Amino acid sequence: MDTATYAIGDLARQTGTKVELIRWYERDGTMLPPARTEGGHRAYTQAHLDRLAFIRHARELGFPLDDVRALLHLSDDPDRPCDEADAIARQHLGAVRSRIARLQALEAELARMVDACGHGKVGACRVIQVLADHSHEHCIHPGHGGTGL
Amino acid sequence: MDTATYAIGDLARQTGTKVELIRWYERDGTMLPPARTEGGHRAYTQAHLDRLAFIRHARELGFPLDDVRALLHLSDDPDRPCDEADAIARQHLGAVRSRIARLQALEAELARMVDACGHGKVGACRVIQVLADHSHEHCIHPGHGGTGL
DNA sequence: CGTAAGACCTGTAGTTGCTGTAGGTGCAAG
DNA sequence: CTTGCACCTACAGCAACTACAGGTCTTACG
Repeated sequence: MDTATYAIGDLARQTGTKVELIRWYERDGTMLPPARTEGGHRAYTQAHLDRLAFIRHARELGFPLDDVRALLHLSDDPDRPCDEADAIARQHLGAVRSRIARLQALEAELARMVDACGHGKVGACRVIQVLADHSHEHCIHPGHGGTGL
Repeated sequence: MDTATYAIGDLARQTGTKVELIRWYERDGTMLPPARTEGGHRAYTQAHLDRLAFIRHARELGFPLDDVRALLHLSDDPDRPCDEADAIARQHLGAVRSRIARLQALEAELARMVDACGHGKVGACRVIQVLADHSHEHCIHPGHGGTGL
């Protein structure tokens, strides 16, 4: 039988999530509210555990919670075509790839900066100079800041 | 003569920063409070403009504000050895490199997920299955979440 | 010189995804 | 039956902004 229930701490242990985070997901609508014991403690089922595992895995993969909720909603209805899930994943892949590209440009700039440091005084330090350099001739232009992740 | 002063909007335009962000940096202690006009408007000098450019550049490079403040503090004293600045930059470079590595692992996982999607029903969708997969056999373990950037 | 647009002011609340606290109650093992 | 941990609610705070609301100052035009 799997009518067993889990306390919030069990879910936390099994998914590597903090207890407060699980409660926060519930307030947030990402986790469904479980039944309660007489004393008011949350009593989760296997379905809750699965849902939380799904959420945490998607979050580890960098999906924003909005996307996670959309994916959860899709997965609740197994007969729907999965194009939407695919689209979300594809879009996320695109965001990850552009993030990598920008970080690599940044890595090059930082590496150049660190290489050029002559370990003398701050007044002659390339690290400080590059940061102070207003002209940005050598600089990447990372767009407007951050699409996800 | 460069006794000219700048209004907050001038700084915003010249550095591509939003006006509220400049005020926020001031409340925050990252920007120094400028003189005021009789009517109470902020009157910035060239030094303020330079400082803001420094801040924005460092932020674009992904340095957390704490690091930016440390770097600003160092750059205020040009006779100090620049090892500290170098250390901050090096540490940041390390963080960027580990971030890239993790994103590349993630990219591979996402690409695999998307490739495996058969465009059928959600019930058979690899995207959903991989996310629901609790076992994480194939999964990266990104440590505890995110050092900077 | 008057007025109206628009830039500026302060203060506060919201964003995302959590984390941590205070102050109290339930539950289970010894 | 007690002790101590797990649990409860509610709220405050983190980074680093962004976005109001509701008012005041400056400036340019007529």
